[in-house]
Amino acid sequence: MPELPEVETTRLGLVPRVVGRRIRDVVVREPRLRWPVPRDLAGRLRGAAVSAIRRRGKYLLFDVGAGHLLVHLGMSGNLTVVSPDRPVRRHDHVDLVLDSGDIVRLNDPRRFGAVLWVRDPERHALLESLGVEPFDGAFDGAWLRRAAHGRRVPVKQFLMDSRVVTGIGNIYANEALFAARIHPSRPAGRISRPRLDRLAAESRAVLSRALAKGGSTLRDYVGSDGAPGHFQLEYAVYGRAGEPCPACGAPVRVARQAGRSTFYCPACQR
DNA sequence: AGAACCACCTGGCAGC
DNA sequence: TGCTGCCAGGTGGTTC
Repeated sequence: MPELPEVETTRLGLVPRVVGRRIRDVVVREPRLRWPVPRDLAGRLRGAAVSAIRRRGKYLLFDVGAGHLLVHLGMSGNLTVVSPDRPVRRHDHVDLVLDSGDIVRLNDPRRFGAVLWVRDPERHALLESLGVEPFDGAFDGAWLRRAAHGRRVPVKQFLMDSRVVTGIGNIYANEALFAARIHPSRPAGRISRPRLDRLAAESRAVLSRALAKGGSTLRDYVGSDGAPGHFQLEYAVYGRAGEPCPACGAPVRVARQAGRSTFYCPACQR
């Protein structure tokens, strides 16, 4: 589930119940995530207050005392606030027990997620090379033009490159390229400036719509039953191979790029 | 330097 | 029903 809108929805759901609280304890049931959960994590966090929860790309940063707790949800992770009587389920790997009694619980079947301690986010390897945020004003056609200059990589892979712009995953890359009418395998450096302007705008628009949907299910998303209960955006092309293009009716095509499925309309996207 | 692959892991589903 | 193979929302690391 977690693309940028889901991560931001998670953040918004956590803030009111977590910011300002102290961490009473940390329970690590399974430390083998993408990287091992630091052994001294509980020692660092116990007793500390969470002063803010921020997001950079798809990384969540809990500001706590002398450093930050970094959480990434990988492909299958979710972070919910649950009450202490909630039974532990399969893949409930990490709990933050708050002084309110609430528990912030990470469930992640595939274990591609991460829970790390970060002293200085500005100089952390996972964060320092990240590109612009899609909702930042700096993300526009000029930014894409600079980053794409001379590059022959297919624009879809370019758009998913977190060093260029953070948080655009496979679904939204497909949707943004469709909305901008750009063929996913076109070399990034060979797209005109006006089309890059449109690509930036459409990328932002697609993410905004998804975020608006996520926001409307916020209560469910971090609710007491923990059911993610999303309510998905209608995708124009993603997952719709063979179905008619919503713009022209031609069958949506699926191809493989860098090991990922790419959905596009061969008639509309050039 | 840039691009193409691989790796990590579990669960769900189609097909037999 | 149960098995096998394939696919899945991410991204760092290795190889060419």
